[in-house]
Amino acid sequence: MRNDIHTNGAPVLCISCEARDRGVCGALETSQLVELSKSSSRHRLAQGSEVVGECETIEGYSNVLSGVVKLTKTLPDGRQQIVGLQFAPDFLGRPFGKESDLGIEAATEVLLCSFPRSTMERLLEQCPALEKRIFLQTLRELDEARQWMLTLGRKSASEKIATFLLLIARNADPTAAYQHPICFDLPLSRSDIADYLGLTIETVSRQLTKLHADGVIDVHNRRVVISSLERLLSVAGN
Amino acid sequence: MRNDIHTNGAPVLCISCEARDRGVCGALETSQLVELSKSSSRHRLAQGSEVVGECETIEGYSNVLSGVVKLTKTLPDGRQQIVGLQFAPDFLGRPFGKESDLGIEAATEVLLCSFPRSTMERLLEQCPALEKRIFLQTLRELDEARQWMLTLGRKSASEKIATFLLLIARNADPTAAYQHPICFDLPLSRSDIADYLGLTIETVSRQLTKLHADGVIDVHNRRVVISSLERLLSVAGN
DNA sequence: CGCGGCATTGAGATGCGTCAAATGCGGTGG
DNA sequence: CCACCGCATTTGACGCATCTCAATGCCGCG
Repeated sequence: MRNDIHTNGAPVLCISCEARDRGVCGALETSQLVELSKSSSRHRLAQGSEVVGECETIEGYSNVLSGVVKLTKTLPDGRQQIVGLQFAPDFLGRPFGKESDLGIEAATEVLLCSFPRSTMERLLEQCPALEKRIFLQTLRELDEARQWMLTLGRKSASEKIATFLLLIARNADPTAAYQHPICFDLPLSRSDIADYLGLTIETVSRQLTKLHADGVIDVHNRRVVISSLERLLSVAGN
Repeated sequence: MRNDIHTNGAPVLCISCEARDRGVCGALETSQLVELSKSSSRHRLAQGSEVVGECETIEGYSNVLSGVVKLTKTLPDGRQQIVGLQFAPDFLGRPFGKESDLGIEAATEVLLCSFPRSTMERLLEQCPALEKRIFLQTLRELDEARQWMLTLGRKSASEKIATFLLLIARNADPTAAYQHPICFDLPLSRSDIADYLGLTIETVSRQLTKLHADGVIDVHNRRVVISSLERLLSVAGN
């Protein structure tokens, strides 16, 4: 492992890694980072591939380096709901064992940095700051889940779509947030969007064309251009 | 503060407190429990009273000793969604500052055991086991939120009602779970139930009478008797 | 060129919301 | 004790948003 004076000896792969400052790895000392990186490995997942099946024990922990991961719940008859989206540099994997009944799947092509369970757990014991980082992410996920419950339970289809577009716009490229008009690619298929919003694909499609007809957005396949952010905000209803 | 040899010197008020073994106080040493109890105070809240307004900084932390607390989200136009229910001995209050945009309200009469923010934060630093307890509760709340997202997004009105009744039945009196027929009082008004399920009060009422007509439950005001647990489970759809 | 997957569009059905009225129940005061 | 009131709940009639089912369009790939 190369030790570069300018990066305080951080592993090369970690030097430019987003997870190192904004993600959980930011909580680690350089020496701990070196240790973790020794047993970490990068994986590229194809769109649609399953990270871990429902109810299975997760084989390890990961950072999302790029792409979007969806967390799903499914009823016995097949109806599905996406209960969370993870973007880079989110942390994936549940501490203290006992994975909940979740499907974890790549919504786009995804790049992961994974660690074995044992290494992570050893570090967790050594390093309270790491546990706190993960705790903070969990609190954020709880906030997001509850915010989405409001959307699922109380918003109309058009409000849901607008809310979703704004969510993606914010995550797609925060630096581009002040470009006008804002444009980005949807990381989800119509079917995934429907599963996220508790709608059908037909309703999703119709609402998108309606927003287009009203001059609020442009849509072509997955490409979205927000023509009027102001009006999109007002449709979203908050 | 009385020190009783049979309880290892735990404060009298804590001796029979549910939060001491099942709640977060279970993580504390006796000496810490004594310290915490010195600055703790019990409050009785009337039904409908607000614990802390949306966006306000919570003035402290609490354990729910009895009753049900609802966590709510509200849209600018007044539409409301209940995003969580807290039963005894759940912990109330968000560590690490920055309360999320939540309304916290007593759904029934509620008994709280509250601590000032400063005491709690000092203990949190001293006692990693306490932080871990709260972390574990947060993980549980996240699971519950996501489970409820599936209910909100993908279940029909009758499935929602059945799911809700089973949820309350499990929380009302776990020891009574094997009595047949199971009976309990709903801790929520029709309006609260509607806000929890993302429905209107009329739909809630109609679905309850339909379940009654189908011989699955008996309802009179808030009293519920589950005549056929098996059928209720099958209506809930999971 | 033709096939398969994804998305759009249309027509019809329906579950749930809306609005309005009736019912029941507890509390208060005469 | 009873009459009255206010509030929560139930019930009914109707409309509409969304779902369902089906057809069509679009595009990449063999």
